[in-house]
Amino acid sequence: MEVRTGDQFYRQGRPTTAVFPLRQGSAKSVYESPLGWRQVTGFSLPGDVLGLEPNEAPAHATSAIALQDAICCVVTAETLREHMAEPVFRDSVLKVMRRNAERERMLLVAVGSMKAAQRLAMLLLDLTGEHQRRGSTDGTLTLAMSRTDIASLLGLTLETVSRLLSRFASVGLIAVRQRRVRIIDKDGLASVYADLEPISPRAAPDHEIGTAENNEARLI
Amino acid sequence: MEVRTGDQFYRQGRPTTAVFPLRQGSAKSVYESPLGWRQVTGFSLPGDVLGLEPNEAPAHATSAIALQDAICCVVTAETLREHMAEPVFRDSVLKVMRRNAERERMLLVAVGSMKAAQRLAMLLLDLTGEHQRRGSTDGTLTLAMSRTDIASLLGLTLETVSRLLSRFASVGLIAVRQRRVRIIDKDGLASVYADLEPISPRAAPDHEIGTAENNEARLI
DNA sequence: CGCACCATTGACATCCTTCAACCAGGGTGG
DNA sequence: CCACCCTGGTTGAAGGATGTCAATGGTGCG
Repeated sequence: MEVRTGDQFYRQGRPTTAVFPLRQGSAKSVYESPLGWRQVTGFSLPGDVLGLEPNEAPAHATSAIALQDAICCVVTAETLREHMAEPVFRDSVLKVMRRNAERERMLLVAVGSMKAAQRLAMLLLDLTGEHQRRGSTDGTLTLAMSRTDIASLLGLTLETVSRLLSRFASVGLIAVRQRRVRIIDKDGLASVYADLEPISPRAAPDHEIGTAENNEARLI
Repeated sequence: MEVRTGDQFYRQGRPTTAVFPLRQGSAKSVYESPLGWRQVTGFSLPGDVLGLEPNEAPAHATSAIALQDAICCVVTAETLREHMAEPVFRDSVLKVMRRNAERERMLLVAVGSMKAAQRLAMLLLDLTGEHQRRGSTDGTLTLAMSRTDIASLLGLTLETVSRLLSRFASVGLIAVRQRRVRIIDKDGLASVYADLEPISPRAAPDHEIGTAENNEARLI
């Protein structure tokens, strides 16, 4: 099945008639609370399975929206149920679900008790991890999602995300240009994530900033 | 099975050998992230089932700790699995799991995009709801958890929680004394939750504060 | 009684949001 | 082809909400 940028794979609250293994493109999951608050709860890449609800939920807990033109399979609930009889298939499906649950739990902790820089570093590390797992070797990745989406996921504002990316860049951790990000210092990011070194704007002397600018011009 | 205050029903990461329907007392679920960040992810009351993991997880995703001396049943994974064959039982178990999942999702949105006052109002409303569901008619409830636990759940500090409770009290929404809370204006709390009326410290004239103090002395 | 522990309150620091202006790229129509 | 615009992104200044540090107070328990 083909889905255009911005279109929905499924809607929150609608009955789960099928799940959608993602082949190409990417998607975000959005949860809308009863009061109308909306929040991005995750991003999905090829290989993920959209709409896989735990607990055999009869309805989708979130909406899934394509961030790019995407291609996915469609596995009806019925055939899914049939295949769940096969142990191998069953195990891999459960594994995906658990992974998602784990991710959401980490997100909760991140949003609940980490600072903005840590959260963003975490996201970048997670994304590069997924990227590498999909076979890419270089440290360059293209964010499919907007700053607004990132901000929503992390419980921040888009301005904060933007500023933080700039700051990471100015300190030489990454290079940013639009939605292209190159990871320069993964360990550095990791220590920001672990809050080992607070990233202060004035941490980098002027000449350092110059270096970072060179990086940016050169690398992206 | 009896569990003393502070003792654990089960530990995060340990294999799920059983689930624990809670009969008496209360408990908190605590998640510890790989980096050592710890966060309360929920409170449980009699009637809840502790340790019920979705996705047939082989290990507990959180630790459960008794907030008071508690009594619970012990249902081994095996007997649970057997009973899951019965449709009625099965449905009610799945319902509990979905309810938990829904709660956690609302928490994520709350922590990610609502202000402190809203989050706390939400918690209070949730707790009174659960309280009433268990048959109590009056608006008085006793919090089994410390301010620190509440703060952790809501992604705040204990000081903020304390201040906010005082503020709610000074505005006449509730009466607080230690861990006893009396809900005075449920609708008011609801509108705080919905962010309809920002609770400013100076919103209440002096005589109002006097009234609130009377309430406190009288009601708790 | 005195010791922990939890809770409250104040003063201050800081992080983040808010408001606002500006900028860049990508598409569209003239 | 270029001017235009429109969305998304960046950046600055200011203020507010929350965190932090610290002192005080209350409660229950040994």
